[in-house]
Formats: sequence, C-alpha cells, structure tokens
Amino acid sequence: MTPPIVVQVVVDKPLAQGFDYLWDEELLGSLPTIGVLVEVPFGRSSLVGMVIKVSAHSDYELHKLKSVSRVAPLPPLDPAVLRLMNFASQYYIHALGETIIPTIPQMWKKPDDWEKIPKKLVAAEEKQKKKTKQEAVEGYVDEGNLNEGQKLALEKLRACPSNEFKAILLQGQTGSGKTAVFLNWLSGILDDVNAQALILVPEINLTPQLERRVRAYFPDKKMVVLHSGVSEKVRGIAWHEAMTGKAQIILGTRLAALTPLPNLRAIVVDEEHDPSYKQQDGIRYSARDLAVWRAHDLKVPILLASATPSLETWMAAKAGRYEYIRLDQRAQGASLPKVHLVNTRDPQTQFSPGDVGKPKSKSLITKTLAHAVSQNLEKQQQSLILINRRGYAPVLSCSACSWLSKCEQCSSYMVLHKAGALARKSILSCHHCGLAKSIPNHCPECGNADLNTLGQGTQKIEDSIEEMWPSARVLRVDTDSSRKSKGAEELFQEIHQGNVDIVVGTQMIAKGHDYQNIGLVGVLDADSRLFSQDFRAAERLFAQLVQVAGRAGRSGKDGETGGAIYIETQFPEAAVFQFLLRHDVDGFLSYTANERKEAGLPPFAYQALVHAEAKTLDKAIQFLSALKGYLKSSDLIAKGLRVYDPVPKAMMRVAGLERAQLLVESDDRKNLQEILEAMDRYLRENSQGRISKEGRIRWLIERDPISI
DNA sequence: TAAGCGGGAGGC
DNA sequence: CCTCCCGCTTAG
Repeated sequence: MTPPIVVQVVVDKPLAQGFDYLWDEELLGSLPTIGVLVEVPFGRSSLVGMVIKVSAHSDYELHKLKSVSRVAPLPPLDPAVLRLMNFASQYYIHALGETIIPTIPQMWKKPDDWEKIPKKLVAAEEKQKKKTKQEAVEGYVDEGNLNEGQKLALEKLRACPSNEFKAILLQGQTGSGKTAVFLNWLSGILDDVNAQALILVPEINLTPQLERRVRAYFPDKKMVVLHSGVSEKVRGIAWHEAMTGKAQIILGTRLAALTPLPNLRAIVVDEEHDPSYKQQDGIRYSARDLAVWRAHDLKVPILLASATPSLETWMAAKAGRYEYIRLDQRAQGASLPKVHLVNTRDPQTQFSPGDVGKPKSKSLITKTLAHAVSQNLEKQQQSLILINRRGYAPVLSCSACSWLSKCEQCSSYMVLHKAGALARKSILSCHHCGLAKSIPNHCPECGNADLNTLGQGTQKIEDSIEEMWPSARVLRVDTDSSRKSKGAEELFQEIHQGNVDIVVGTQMIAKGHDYQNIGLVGVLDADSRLFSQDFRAAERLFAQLVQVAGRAGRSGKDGETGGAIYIETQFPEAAVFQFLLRHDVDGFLSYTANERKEAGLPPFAYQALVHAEAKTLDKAIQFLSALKGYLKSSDLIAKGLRVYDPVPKAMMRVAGLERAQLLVESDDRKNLQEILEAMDRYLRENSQGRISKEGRIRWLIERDPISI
C-alpha cells in the first residue's frame, strides 16, 4: 500500500495550529507543494487555506482526516515570502493563517471562480498591452540630470554590493531630489530583466504622482501598483504579476510589503519615518521593519529615505549599522523656507478692535499670519493653511448650562459639520465611531436655544478665509472633501493648475506633493499636538512641520525666495520649534535621542502593549491587573521584564466599549519575544480566541507600538 | 473566529 | 414542551 500524502493547512482563524488533510493526487491532478493555496472542508463549511507542510503521516488519526477539495490555479508562494510570513507571525504574536491569508487578494480566495481564472488573466493581459503602450509615450522625464550632491549619493549607493544585505539611510531635505537618486539606483539593478524592485510609500495619496514618474522613467519595465484603493480585480491581477515575477517594479503602500516577489533585488521605503507604515488593526506590523527583515533575509539592499528619519533608523545610521548617505542640497536651487514662530500669547500678533481686515468672528488666524497671507496673495503665490481638525467646530456647547456635544458611545466630542456643497444637512459627527446626528435646535439638557460652537476646524477656517480675502479662490482639502466630491487626486490637480489661491486642509495636503507655487504655509494650533502623553508626539510633530515647511518655495524657479512657514504657538521656546527654526533635523534627533536614553524609552528599550476592550472600564482594568499579577509572579521578571500599571486609553470609550492598556517593556529584544510568547500562551489558555473566558474581554498584544 | 452542543431558565 | 441564552468545545 502506498503511504498517504498528508498536508498541513493554515486558515484565516486565530488558531495557532495547522490542520492535517489528505491529498488525493489523482483527484487534484498534482502533487502538493508548500505554499499552494487550497480549498479545504472545515467544520461544516469550507475555507481557503495555505499548505505549510507536506508529509506521509499525521499526528492526528489518519482515518479522521478530510481531504483537500481544490487547488488554486496559482503557483506556490515562494519560500522567502513564507519565511517572512513566519517571522511576522511570531514577531507580532499572530496566528500564521491569519498572517498569510489576508495578504492574498480577494480574487484568489473564491474557489468557485478558480476554474475561470486562467481565461480572465489572458483577457486582462490583452487589455493591458494596449493601455501601457499609450501611457509610455506620455513623456519621459530626464532623471539623469543630477546635481553634485545627487551624483555623489548615487555613487555611494552604487558602491553597495547588490547581493548583500545593506540598509541605507538616505537623508535629505524635501526638494533635495531623493526620488531621482533612488530611481537612478534602481535602474542599475533593474537592468537585469528578471530583477524585481519594491518601492513603498506611506499613503495612497502619494502613489499617483510617484506612479507617473516611475512609469515615465521606466517605460519598458512592467510596473504594478498595490494599495487599498486599487479595485479588487486589478489588485488581484497585479499581485499575480508580482508573485509570478512578471512585474519588475512593485509600488505600493504597507500592504505591498507582504507581496510574494520571487526575484526581489532591492527595496525602497520612501518617507520611512511615516507612521502610516504601521498597520493599526489585525496583525499590527510595521511595513518598514518587515521590509528591513526581508532585505536581510534575501541579502539585498534596502534604501530608507526621509527628510526627518525615525529615531530608530537615524541612530542605526549614526552607529554605522546602516549605511548613511546625506543629501543636503536642494535640487532645483530653491532655498529653505524661512520659519516664523508666531507667539499667540503676544498681543502684537493678534488682531485688536478696529484693525483693518479683522474677521468678524474670532479666528485662529493671527494678525501676523493674515498679514503674511495678504502679501503672499499680492505676489500671486499660493498659501497653504493647515489645521489638524476637520469639520466646522470640534464641539457644540450650550451657553446656559454645561452641555457639550459628547458622543454617546465614545469618550470624545461630536464634531459639527456644516452643510455645504458636499453635504445637504449640517450634522454632528463622531470621528471615532462614525455616529452622525442632526443638530439639536435646543440644548438637550436645559432647552436653551442658544448653542455655540467651540474651537475651529477646517470648515470654519475656510469660512474665515473667505471672509478675510473675499476675492481669493479658496479650496478645502481634507478627508471629507476628498471623499465626498472629487478624489484627493483631483483636488491636488486643482492646486497644481493654479486654480486656487489659498488651500485649507489637514495634514493630508502636506504629504509628498510637489507643489510648484506655494509661497507660504501657515500652521494653526500646532500646540494641540505638542502636549500628549505619547512620548513620540514631538517627533511626529517635528516631522510634519518639516514636511509642510518643505512645501513652501519648492521650485524657486525665478530666483524667488524659498517661501515661508508661520507656526502659531503659545510655546515658541519648545525644543521642537527651536530646532525647526534652524532647520536642524540632526540637532532635534540627537536631542530626542538623549531624552529617550535618560528616560529609558525606545529605541533604548523594546515595548509591547496589551490592549483590552470590555463593556466597562473596570472590567478591562481588572483583566489587565490580573495579567500584570501573573507576569509579576512568573519568572519573566528575572528576564528583565518591566510591567507598568494598566491605564485607560487616551480614547477610552469607542463605539460603546471601554478600553484600557498595559505596557510591558524590556531592554532586550529577544527577552521581550520570550515574554510575549509566554503572555500569549497564558492569555490563550484563559480565552476563546482573543476573548477572555472570564468577563468576555477582548485582548490584543501589540509589538513595537508607535503611539501609547 | 464561527458553529454546534448541552443545560438551565423562563415562556406558553 | 419549546425557545432562547450562556458557556464551552471544536475545527483535521
């Protein structure tokens, strides 16, 4: 009798183990391989799963095994990407099946469609052939025209061996031409027609612009774009082209970091400091960190580019663990924007009664900033005004009693959104749970009809601006305006084409867009992000401010000055602002490094958070206290584990559930791994999945959290 | 995680 | 006697 073929399959469930199935070679028409996608019966339904082991016997009783029912018309995932999945699963304490399966596009997870797929692929290929031919003609950009700094950087990059792991930090101000440098570098690597390169960007908004540029620079190379905005079908095909090695260039957001790439030879992580690389649900991975692991595993170079590197990367470069390349000259000769700190406590910066141009209602826009905007308008340059809060006003209040527009389900306020071109009705909306309500006519508490708004959001600022500069063309860009009307891309086009004089928006406008005619950037209410219990708040604020500053005077084409940035703050003496004033990125980073070292914070320590979510805060805290008790009594303390007290989360109540967290820390990465594995085992023993048996508390372990 | 099972409580 | 809910187990 021939021995049976047994395969171990993992499925998309929070189950640590795989399940054994029989493989009927005759029925399936092939022999099994690790990495093939299959359909298996599971309970009384069926699921797609991934074969992770092939053998001739099972620990389970053979006669109880079910059989694999179908095999996807897909080549097996390559061993390297499976190593990556395995690593991610262990490192982030997440089941293997739940790590692998979600990275596979929906198109490939419908077994009933598998039969039809080969036809679909052929049709898609035909269609694409026509399309890419048209696009390629659109205009080749000469990226070969580099300045001295760029040439030097490129030389250093090219000196890095292509078949060894090397992480390289390319640090250069906005406008210093980092993109041209890495495109030139990649072109050398992609001369090999089999080689694949992965380019990661933090956000979808940044892909169209880079996509055009890369397509124009590599007209003959097959490129695919992978991000959550790409339709399921297109993404399924793009992913297939990537995993079969047909696509040479893969451009995408964090989810692209987990694409199988059999011939991956180089990785670029643009804006490597950006918090968007951290996935915030499901497996909470850092795409940047996984990309570095992947490069290390494959022995290929990885380029991390940023104007304001993360402290982690910057320190690695300083210590010589990463190659360190600087690019300090602005590419097209533009000078750095002049930074102005507007002290809002200084009466001179504020409008006083009777001032010319004073807005009727109180505005966050100071007299100093208003003056600068007027001047900038006269110069026929565009102005960007940033306020990190969308909507009209962050809270509605009653003038007679103490009523505030609190969300019923969350511990936050409901934001007033006014009716306008995009919405028919004014509403109160919670930005955390999405709850929307109509505006009450009277105070729900005392019946008073006089309701006031407190604070200002993008909509209200837009109103103020229209009032202050009636003839200026004003455009608001935030998630509301880009979602409801035109896409973000179209809004950006409006700006590029010069159809706008003043742009009001959230941080969203600051990311990565090469505006040509921005003479002034104003940042309103910068202080709201200065003070936070999160120790990384200053680092993020600094990076954002440098980034927005970089939007000003990008081109300087007529020998213009580099533009200016006005930051309104009550605390101009704060370190973040002082370093910004001098454009001193390294100064800020070394100052921050010192602070962290003294406080024993990352990157000098490794952290993890245990999140807990329950009906009441008490329950969540109790659950975490019990966990803390267990940890304290275990031998983990001897391994250098530090456990803090459970605390309510900053946004304690969301969608009717109360949330708390427990911070654990270790100076040693390996020890933290052991600690987390032990913790996971303990929690699992007392849970069904990720919900505790006692008290029904949903918990989650998060490694390397970026906001605490 | 989702489905199924058994037992207890409570409705009719 | 039937239904609903809760807690627990199982899934190969």
